[in-house]
Amino acid sequence: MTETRVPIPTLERLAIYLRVLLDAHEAGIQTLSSQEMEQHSGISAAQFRKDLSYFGEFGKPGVGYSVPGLIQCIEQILRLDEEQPILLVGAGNIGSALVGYPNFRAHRLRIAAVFDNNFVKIGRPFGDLIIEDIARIKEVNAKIGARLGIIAVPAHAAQEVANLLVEAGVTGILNFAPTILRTPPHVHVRNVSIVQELAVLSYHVAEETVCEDCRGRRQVARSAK
Amino acid sequence: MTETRVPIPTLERLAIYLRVLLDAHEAGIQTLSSQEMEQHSGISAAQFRKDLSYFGEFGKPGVGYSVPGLIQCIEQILRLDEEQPILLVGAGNIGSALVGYPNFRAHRLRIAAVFDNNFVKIGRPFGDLIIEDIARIKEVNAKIGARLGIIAVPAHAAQEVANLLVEAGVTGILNFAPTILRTPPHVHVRNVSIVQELAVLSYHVAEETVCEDCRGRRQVARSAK
DNA sequence: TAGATTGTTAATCGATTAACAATC
DNA sequence: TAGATTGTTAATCGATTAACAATC
Repeated sequence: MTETRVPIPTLERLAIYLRVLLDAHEAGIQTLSSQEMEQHSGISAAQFRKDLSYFGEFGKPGVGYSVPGLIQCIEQILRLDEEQPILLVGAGNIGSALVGYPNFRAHRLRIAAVFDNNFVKIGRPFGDLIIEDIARIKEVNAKIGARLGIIAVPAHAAQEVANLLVEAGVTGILNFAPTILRTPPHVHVRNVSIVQELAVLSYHVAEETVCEDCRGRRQVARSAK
Repeated sequence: MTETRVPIPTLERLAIYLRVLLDAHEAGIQTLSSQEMEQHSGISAAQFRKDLSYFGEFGKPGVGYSVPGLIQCIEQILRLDEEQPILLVGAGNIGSALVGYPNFRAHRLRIAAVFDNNFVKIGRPFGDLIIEDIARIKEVNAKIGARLGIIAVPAHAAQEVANLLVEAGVTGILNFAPTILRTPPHVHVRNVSIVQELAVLSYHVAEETVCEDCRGRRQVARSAK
């Protein structure tokens, strides 16, 4: 147990750094300082260096970081250096958006199979996949070996789907259903809740309307258009 | 400035509490203790009480919280007590999933207009709306008066869309595009990044594979299926 | 009244920020 | 060498947890 636990916020930022680096790489930039990363990512230079320090030393004092070098390192850390197959459960609206999502490829994320329980949908094409019977998920994943799963089904079905995913060998679940999932301790769950996000914004937007000392700033912003 | 700033995590949890309360209400439950909230939400009883304490006193010692009463209070806090119109920009896959999203109604969130810049799409139906020209966004929102906007366009167009939303009077933006948006200080932005979520899971899933002291737990979990 | 549960205060924990010696 | 920028340590900040007096 010599390893210090890496904070979750650090991992989240790692994905942001990677995006900035990929953009920089595309633009032909060879080297980036933590200062420049701050400008492009909005995350402080100190935070950036601190985050990287959990994993090793990647920069040269006086110079900065090699863009291609750091890309490779972060990809390795996040295991995005080789293709990650993903099981998608739910061939509805959200599932549809996900199979068509163009940003996956650049990160070697690939939806390798889609499942649903609706016999009308099973067998139909979905993106470049065929919708499979959720009952066959364990069998199918025996071949694929995916560790990641996405739940894009209605809330009332989400827990059962989670159980099936875990049984099929998945240990990381991205959950779009508005429910708290109960999973064994070795399974990691992350929830995406659009309503929650909008609720937080809704609070702030209302605050803004009321809050006295914001008025000055709002004026500035209005005239700044 | 007598108000203590409410932590963002508290606001995020408020939306979770609300969901649990709505479920409880549906089940005909009249009263809930912080203990019971812990069981249903996975958030500690102490955290729940602390979170509420930022906004006032809502419970009865020895009894707990009135379910309908607390629903109303949290809805008021998050401004979900009256309909919140939302502008959606981007009539692609993600936009399509959003206009069809069934969970909005229960929280009085309503997508009031959809915009795109693709002249092939403009004028076509989209859910029960008609896709409008992004160039007309300010004009359209003069009638609607939405403060919330959703960006569901490719990364390269996101910043321009953000500018237009702000110009149209939006002060809260939910951004699905993988870019950091630059906005005036009175505008609140929240980012939804599927790739980021999957990257964090990918890291943990790989950890699990390597990590020595996890083995015991994995065995347990395997046999627990 | 006795038992239960709240709201709040103080203690703990963890993450962010700032500063600086080491180094290219 | 001098200037720039790293990696890391210590200080600060903020959020979570635990405990308990107040109260139904």
